[in-house]
Amino acid sequence: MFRPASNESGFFDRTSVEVAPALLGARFTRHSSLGDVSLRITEVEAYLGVGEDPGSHSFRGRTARNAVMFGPPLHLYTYFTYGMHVCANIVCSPEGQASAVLLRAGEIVAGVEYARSNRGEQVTNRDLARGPARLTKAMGIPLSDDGADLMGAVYTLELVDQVQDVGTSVRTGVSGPGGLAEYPWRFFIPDDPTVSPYRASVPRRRT
DNA sequence: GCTGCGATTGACT
DNA sequence: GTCAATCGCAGCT
Repeated sequence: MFRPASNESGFFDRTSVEVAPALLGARFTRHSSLGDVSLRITEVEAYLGVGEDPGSHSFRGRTARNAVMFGPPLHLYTYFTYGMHVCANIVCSPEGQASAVLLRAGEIVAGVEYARSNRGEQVTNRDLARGPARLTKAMGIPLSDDGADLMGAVYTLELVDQVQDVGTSVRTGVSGPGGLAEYPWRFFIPDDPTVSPYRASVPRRRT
């Protein structure tokens, strides 16, 4: 059952839309000095590359921020948003192409106490990593881990418990011209309580 | 150099 | 259901 992710088979050379559903059920672990934290992935979203996906950070080409997306697969891409939140992605596609899978939600299956110390003592197990920014906070993933190796000393990914029944829907929180919300690139485990509640993208009001 | 806004969350009505 | 917080990036002047 233990199957550490590697790219020997070229599995991660495929696009994020192909890889994303296969990551559901996988175990993603961060090894820290305070102990390991493991996540069972229950919800992801796929983002494609230059000129392919108007909702992707890489749509307009390579920049300092998204450089890691253009690098080799099986690396971590982190970014900072809304002035306060960190989100984490798994880079896919061969080097030079930019596609990534956003980790939207999961269930903390090891290191629950560590996760709770990051999120707050009142937070229920179900809510610890229910949402992309909650997930990174629970696991203690810092923005500075952008580009980290997912087969390395700090992060590991194990393709275990892969699910057969995959739910799909339009992506959350993505807005803009051209009907971005129509891309059905959100994948989740149906009826799993840790899947984040769907919120349609709402244009922000001015003050 | 300046400005608008985002792959969100938590607090509040 | 509504809304503020908060800051780096990208696009424009």
